[in-house]
Amino acid sequence: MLRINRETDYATAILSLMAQEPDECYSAAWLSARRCLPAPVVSKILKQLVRAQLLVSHRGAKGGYSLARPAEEISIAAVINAIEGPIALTDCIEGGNSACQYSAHCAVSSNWSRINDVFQHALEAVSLKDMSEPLAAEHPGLRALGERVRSAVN
Amino acid sequence: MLRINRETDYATAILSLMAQEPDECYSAAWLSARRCLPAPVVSKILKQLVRAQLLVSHRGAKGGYSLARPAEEISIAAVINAIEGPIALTDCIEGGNSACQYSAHCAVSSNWSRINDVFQHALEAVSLKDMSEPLAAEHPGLRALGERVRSAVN
DNA sequence: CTTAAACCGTACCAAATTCGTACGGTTTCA
DNA sequence: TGAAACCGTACGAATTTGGTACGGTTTAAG
Ligand code: FES
Ligand code: FES
Repeated sequence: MLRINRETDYATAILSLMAQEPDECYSAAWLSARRCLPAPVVSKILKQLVRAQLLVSHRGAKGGYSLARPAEEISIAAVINAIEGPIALTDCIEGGNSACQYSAHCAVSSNWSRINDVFQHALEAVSLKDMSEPLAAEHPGLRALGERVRSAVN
Repeated sequence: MLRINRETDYATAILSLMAQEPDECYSAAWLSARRCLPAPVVSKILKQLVRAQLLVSHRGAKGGYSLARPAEEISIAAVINAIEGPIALTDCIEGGNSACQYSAHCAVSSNWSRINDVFQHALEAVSLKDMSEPLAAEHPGLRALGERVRSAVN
């Protein structure tokens, strides 16, 4: 299915909400209520984002979380990294130099690795700000996409 | 981690081997030995690929599997589809019109959906042939991907 | 016509991962 | 001093993944 995990999806949803008023300080409880997500889950996610330095936390009463940087400077790739670790389509990519036991018989890993790189760069190019802006439904760039891919190949 | 599952990786490895002599008929046992993969697993994968009409099977003694189409006409997207079902980065994308319960409060799902489409098209642009050629020169379908994701989202 | 090589299909199991919960602690403001 | 908020670890149920088992069917060769 090639999917990101659910917490990552939640994380982007929460962050995109925070991006609308970037200087506000949001409590976990408020975010949870606003997004209709279970409070403990929201807390857990927020803590992970703090550890990854995408958010800063303010302790004590009237505390909460706020963005560590402007929304334009937080990429979706960074969010994925924070929640689920480095982007690695295959086991062998993650292994790094400790090559997989089959690498001697495997012609494809370098090609997967390349696809992986492209995905990574693509996700780095999408910021939280892009993500939080509620799309213009008829977007001209998207319509021509199919053809552009096709013609790029031959 | 954003990963494809292991069987899909195996599948591409097996298929790329078959693509080198496309008209040959390969037995599951031979492929398993050649790739150093457990035989039952290879069988299981091959059967899934037959069901998805990427391979044809020949029963009986001297039977085996061969590519249903030229390697140029089998995309990596098709392989992923065969093994793990449709490409769907998030739950909500898979759900289709039966929208997720949070969709009313969720600003990001349409943006994920758009990224999903771009990935899908990109993977459709990479053929088994590309994949089986070790260290293919810059693949044009991939090169421009980053830009495309970017322009699809804003 | 018999045998063996090969595919077919279902069902099962163990291990890993995911998703979410629980709970006791710490910091800060009012 | 107390309430509001964050902090951290640890746990557990449910699902998914990766792989096995086994009995059946088809076909070529001898
Ligand atoms: S399976 Fe590890 S290198 Fe391809
Ligand atoms: S979480 Fe379902 S629409 Fe975003």
